[in-house]
Amino acid sequence: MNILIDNKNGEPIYNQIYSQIKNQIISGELKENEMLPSIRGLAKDLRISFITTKRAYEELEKEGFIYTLPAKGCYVAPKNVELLREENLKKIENHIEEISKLAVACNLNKNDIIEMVMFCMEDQK
Amino acid sequence: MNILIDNKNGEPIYNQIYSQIKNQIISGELKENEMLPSIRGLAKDLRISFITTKRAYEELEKEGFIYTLPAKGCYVAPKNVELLREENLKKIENHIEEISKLAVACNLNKNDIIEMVMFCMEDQK
DNA sequence: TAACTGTATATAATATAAATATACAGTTGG
DNA sequence: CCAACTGTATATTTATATTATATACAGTTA
Repeated sequence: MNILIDNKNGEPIYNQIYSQIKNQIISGELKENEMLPSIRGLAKDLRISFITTKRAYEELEKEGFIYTLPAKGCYVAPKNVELLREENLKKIENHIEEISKLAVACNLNKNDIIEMVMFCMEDQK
Repeated sequence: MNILIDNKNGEPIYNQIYSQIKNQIISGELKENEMLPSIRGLAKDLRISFITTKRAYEELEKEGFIYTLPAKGCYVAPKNVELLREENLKKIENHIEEISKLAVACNLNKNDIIEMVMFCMEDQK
């Protein structure tokens, strides 16, 4: 497990831990059901309070990336692709909702928006 | 000029003032180049510090809704439609950018997104 | 039972946001 | 000119939210 903390960049420590672990899970570097370092062990390594590592793990659990067995440890959750997908779809819909409002405000119609999407997403197939 | 402050709803006072004036400008209730109440006069009416009204006016000026002549007063800005439009376009592009990232994450392609846009904006022409 | 897991609650330190007072400087009309 | 009005700039207070922490607790395991 490879976590680097940068105290200077202003990003909260718990968040640095959260996103680095998250990325390792998404990239597959951490496998499903693999045990994560204990919150205390990791905290000791990083020389921070274990409350901070706990907070990072809490976020990860809330987002569904890990699961916890009290008194045993924390593990990488099996990828719930469908869940992740639905969350993303919801986010996308919210963005479209916002775009919709903005479009009305500056008199753009559906086609204008679609053209913008085509243009902005040019690099994607 | 009609401004109502609700101390209970948690929204900052300066923001309540900001959005009420903004709405009156957008709706046309306040005409171009019309003089706004002085920050001190309004503050007195509302029984708050004029620093708070000043802050609201500052926001309005930053957004381009009003302009200020120091020692004279604050006035409703001529509607810069083009400016507003460009700001909105930028916001829309940012949303599309976000959508683009999400789309990659859940394996949606450009066409999927366009279909979603079509669907979500159904009610607009 | 010692040494490890995670949990829960309370607390301290810091940063940010919100509202303010006070002193300042330009404009205007009598 | 000057009194009474405009907006400006700086420093300060207050409240709230965020970040990080210590300490005491409870379950698991070899």
